[in-house]
Amino acid sequence: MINENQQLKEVLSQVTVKYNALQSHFATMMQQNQANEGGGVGEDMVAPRSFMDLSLGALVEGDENSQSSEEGRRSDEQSRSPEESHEQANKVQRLNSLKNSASNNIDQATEATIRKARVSVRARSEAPTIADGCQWRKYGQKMAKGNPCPRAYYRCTMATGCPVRKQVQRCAEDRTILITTYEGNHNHPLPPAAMALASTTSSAARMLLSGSMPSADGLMNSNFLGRTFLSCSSSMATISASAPFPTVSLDLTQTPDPLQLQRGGAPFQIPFMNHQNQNFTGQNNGLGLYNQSKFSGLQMSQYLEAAAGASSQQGPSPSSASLADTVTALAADPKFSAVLAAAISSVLGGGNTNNGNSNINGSATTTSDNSNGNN
DNA sequence: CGTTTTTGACCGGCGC
DNA sequence: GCGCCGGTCAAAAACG
Repeated sequence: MINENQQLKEVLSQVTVKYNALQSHFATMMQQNQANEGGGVGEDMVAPRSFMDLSLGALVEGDENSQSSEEGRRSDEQSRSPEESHEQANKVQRLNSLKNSASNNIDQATEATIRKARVSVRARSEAPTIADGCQWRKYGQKMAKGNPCPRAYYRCTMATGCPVRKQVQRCAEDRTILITTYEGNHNHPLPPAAMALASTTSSAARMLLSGSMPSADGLMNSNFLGRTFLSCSSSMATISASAPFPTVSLDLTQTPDPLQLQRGGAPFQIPFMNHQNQNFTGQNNGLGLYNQSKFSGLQMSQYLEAAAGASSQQGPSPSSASLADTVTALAADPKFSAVLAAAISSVLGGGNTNNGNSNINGSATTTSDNSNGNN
């Protein structure tokens, strides 16, 4: 696990470094293009599927450069076998070529959206909050309308001026479920335990927000990435794109269906109704939303299955074919699944040691169940 | 004694 | 303008 984790980190740092280099290079080229021609930006360089961003841990906004350069300084090649590193280098290259086709302003718009986006995590926990690896200071508590349980407001205190906040509230229907909503990006490095959840939620936000774009490309991105993520995390994800902030909801309380996981058809749900803007309040996140979500999710999965088949046989563009290959390879890699699953479950299940007794409900959402569901 | 939590006050947005 | 509501502030209390 440690080795795999280390390798993933190294791949990530490579991707980040190359991505930054390519982005600056791309920006320079765009400027030159505009200077030369005045208008007429080459359409071939603008690919809608560039909404996707695979950079994990993007919640660490300000430290991306320093961290990656620091990691990049270590020569990681000797720690891997040649084939392995070659294979990973290929993946990285694919990701980079994919990323390189990005339109800068679209990417920035997505970034801005994601920066404002909220990520809501539903998890069963007896503890007052889930242990996510960060230090939080409570600064308020209010009774939310329609929910007998109070909502608590926390601020990240790992660094002065860190803008990240979270709201914690128990679900009105099932008080063993803790709904934690994160908002903002950390301005400091995160400890590994926090990175696991932060990168997971960040990636989920990116994937789902990408998928929320009203284009077939966006939906297909959600398909590939959603499969990877969801089948690994044993979770269900919903997105609320309504104003003012889109909210991504990760449900870590459900038992995954092994058949669904094998088929790659993890439930991917996009509720299209508009009443979920405050879905972290709990009362809106109840059964009504779920029934609705499952209905749309059913339709969604059918469409996505068709889209997956179409792209693997006759991909509309080379980049989408390589994306499919890359993500399929990642999803099929049990090591990747295990690492991601363990990261999530260790955070949510293993972090309750501070109050002595961890989860006592023994329901299907604890660490072991999540891990088993993915192996 | 420094840090964190509690809790009522305050503020801004929104609908009427 | 008024009331409601979600979110934040800050003084007091609690904690270690």
